[in-house]
Amino acid sequence: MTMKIPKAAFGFTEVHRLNKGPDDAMPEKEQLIPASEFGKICRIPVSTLKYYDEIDLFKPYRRADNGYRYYSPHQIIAMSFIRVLTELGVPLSQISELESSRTPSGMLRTLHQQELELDRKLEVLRANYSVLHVHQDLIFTGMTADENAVTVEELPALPIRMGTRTNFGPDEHFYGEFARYLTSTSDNSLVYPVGGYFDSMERYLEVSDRPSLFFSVDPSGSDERPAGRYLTGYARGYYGEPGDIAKRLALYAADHNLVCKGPVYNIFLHDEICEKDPNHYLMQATVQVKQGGIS
Amino acid sequence: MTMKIPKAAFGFTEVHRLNKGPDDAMPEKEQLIPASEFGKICRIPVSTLKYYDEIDLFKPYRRADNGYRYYSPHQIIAMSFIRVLTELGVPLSQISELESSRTPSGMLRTLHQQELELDRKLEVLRANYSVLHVHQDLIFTGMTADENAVTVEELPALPIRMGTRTNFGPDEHFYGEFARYLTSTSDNSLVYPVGGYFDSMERYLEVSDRPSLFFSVDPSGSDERPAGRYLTGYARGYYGEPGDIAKRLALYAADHNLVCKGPVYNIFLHDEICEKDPNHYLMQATVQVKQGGIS
DNA sequence: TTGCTCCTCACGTCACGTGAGGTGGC
DNA sequence: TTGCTCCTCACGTCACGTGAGGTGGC
Repeated sequence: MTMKIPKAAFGFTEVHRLNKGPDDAMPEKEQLIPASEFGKICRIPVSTLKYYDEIDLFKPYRRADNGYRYYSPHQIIAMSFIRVLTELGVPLSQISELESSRTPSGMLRTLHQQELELDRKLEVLRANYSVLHVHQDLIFTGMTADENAVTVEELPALPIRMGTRTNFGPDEHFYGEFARYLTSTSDNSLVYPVGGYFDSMERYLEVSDRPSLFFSVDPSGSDERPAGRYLTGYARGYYGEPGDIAKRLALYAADHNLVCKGPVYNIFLHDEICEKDPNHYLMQATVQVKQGGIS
Repeated sequence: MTMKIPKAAFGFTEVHRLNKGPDDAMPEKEQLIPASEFGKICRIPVSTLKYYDEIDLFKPYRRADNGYRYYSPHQIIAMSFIRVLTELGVPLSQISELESSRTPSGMLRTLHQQELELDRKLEVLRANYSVLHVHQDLIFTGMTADENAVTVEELPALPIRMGTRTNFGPDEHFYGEFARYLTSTSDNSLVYPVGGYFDSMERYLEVSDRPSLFFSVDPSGSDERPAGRYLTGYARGYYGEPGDIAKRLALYAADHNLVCKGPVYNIFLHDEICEKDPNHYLMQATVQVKQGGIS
């Protein structure tokens, strides 16, 4: 019974005390771990061990007569380490390269690099997670709203990120500037739900399908819809089709002796993500109000 | 110029206002976004769009004469949403199933499920990250240690997780119990660096290759190597081969009128992860000491 | 002899990426 | 006519998983 000496790969395969005795003696029995047992110890399926063997990442000893795979105890920690790296998303090709940095200082450098890499990945995950959260919030707001009523409510500040001002051509449709906004936002930022910003209630009444600018409902945004008393209304329709909501808001304001001040914020609470019919998206328009003089 | 109406898939493909006018009129031109432009807006490679089309996950309109792909503005947010989900690791097959929960309340439930799922994933990442960190700490400790000297140092508490007591057979080798320890630790916990615990200095002197129990250097562990004054020594060798370190520690204690109290902790600072030669692993032995009576 | 374990191909899968070779629009 | 864009196969890749069919050890 002899062992084929595997090619060095990740280095974790040195021949350790295999040829201690004379005559290429068999290694001590306790030191041989069959693949299946090794897999149990390291919690790795045997198919994975075979694959790592095949691509020369992590090689076992092979018995010459039947090709059985055996691992050494000093491969247990190494295998567990590889598993940690793969679960962290490090590609196997990079793990192979660790071989060359297999000294204390080299490994310390490599681990530090990986930490930085992981910090970036975690940041991306957190950002994506945040997008889901914003969607949840908007959907929930839409579900609990009384969409037929125009109301006056105290709203908390809503962080947003504002885009540059739009520049609609004479015949241009809503979505042209919308697409421009989406492409212009900083390179690898995620797409939060987008809303329309109108300079004033007057402007909203006039061109309610052409916002002065677009904004994202981005919780890390540096702008905000400030806290305050807001006139709030809802409408159902497709993007850029707010229907008569502007008029309804204006009517309500007039009836209740309210003066609209500042911009109108237009947010789609239910869009294609949770609504099958594009003509039935739920929009929320908000504009800050104060009590008017006695008329 | 007519459009083939795509099969419903994720629902984001309803025919919206395509057949508004008489005679199957062409949709308004501004509403058609060629695949390449759509890809830029959503930051998705065209190859991915084609793939999603192929597997019926997200289908564009197709021009009947040349098969060109066109997307509608109301697919932008949906595509971005899909991208968020895929980046969070949700398989495309699950994303397809979202179709059925495409109502406000259904989507709210689904998003909540995904959040829980993500919390689990982030927890796994954090745990793996933590393993890397422990390795870094140990490697660094080994690099900055004066490995030839025996010293007395004030050490902070080190959190660990202790295993059950070992039960070595008469002729049993170190690694048998070591493997048993690794397989017995709770099912899906990760493998932190493992150390050996000896009940007392006397026992360590006697059987320094057979710890009373094994422990992991697990920062979330509920046990600890308590803070205190420790006699500390180092040795190079393979697992279960601490060499003469026990004697050197005992000698130093006798020379300096120190009394060892409590257990000996044996930790491998440099193992197969950062050291190519298995006979050269760096081990650290620590045992708490107090000043002896005047002899 | 009977299970049980191990082996080697070979092929499948998941989510795309990458040409090769050909057509269409200004 | 000349680029440029779009198309459709077909095949590659990454990290394995899954049998099919055969051998080996107690």
